[in-house]
Amino acid sequence: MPRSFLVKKYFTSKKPNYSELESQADPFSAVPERYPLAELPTGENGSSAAYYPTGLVWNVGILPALYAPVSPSTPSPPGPLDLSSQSSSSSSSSSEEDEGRTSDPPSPEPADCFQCARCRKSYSSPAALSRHQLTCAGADARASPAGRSAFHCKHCPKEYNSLGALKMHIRSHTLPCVCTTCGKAFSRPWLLRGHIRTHTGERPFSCPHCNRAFADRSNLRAHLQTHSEVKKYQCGACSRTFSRMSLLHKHSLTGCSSS
DNA sequence: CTGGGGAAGGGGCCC
DNA sequence: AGGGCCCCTTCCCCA
Repeated sequence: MPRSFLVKKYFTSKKPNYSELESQADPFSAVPERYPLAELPTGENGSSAAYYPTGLVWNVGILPALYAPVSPSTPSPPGPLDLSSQSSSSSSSSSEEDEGRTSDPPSPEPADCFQCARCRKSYSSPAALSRHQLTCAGADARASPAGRSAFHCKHCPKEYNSLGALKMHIRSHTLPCVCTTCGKAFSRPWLLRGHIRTHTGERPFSCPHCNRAFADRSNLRAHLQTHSEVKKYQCGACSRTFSRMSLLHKHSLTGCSSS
């Protein structure tokens, strides 16, 4: 029986187990297996109106077939899709709940004509393309003359193609943003701000359907799926749909008798 | 056991 | 270059 989402304890007694978090702070110890992203179809459907289409679900079972030919450099079909292309093209997520503040491209028509030679992503301006190319490893990894990333993290084995990307990553080691209330440290200021909401109880993101409020936009987005009759993530084996990919994942591992 | 919420991590893009 | 924000994803916990 689904838990009612109408009842909410806004100031629950539940406390974050930070000691536990600290214990799993090693960013390299747990690299969970990635699952096929329930991603929007690329291309024509960039409209934000398609965010919660009642008839549209993400049948991850067909994703390998859909995406496999795209990149010859991605041999394992169910492997992680290119998150960069995902983010740049995922205007899907722009939505009824985000108050128009998303970074959706203004037009569903792909007017971008500046294409990255490495990964084939398109951009609307040369500047945008240049910025992308700073970090793009692309299919052939031409970022450095040796064909490898040029900037290595001294704290871990990760490599980056730009100093900026490396600096960004290093913040995850140095954790310069510290909560003055509890002392927990974060890599980004906005992560800290989100954390501070756990202290203040601020919930700026409200569900238009049930008035439930969330401190995190992504959590609201996940919540909105619960209002949808047809969930976003579909099991390729039994066609059952789920509101979260993690639930689909769980279902695939344990619950689906068809797989 | 399952669905859902809370919290957090991290890469990418825009300004 | 750096900050801010976006999005996706994951893990944990609870009902």
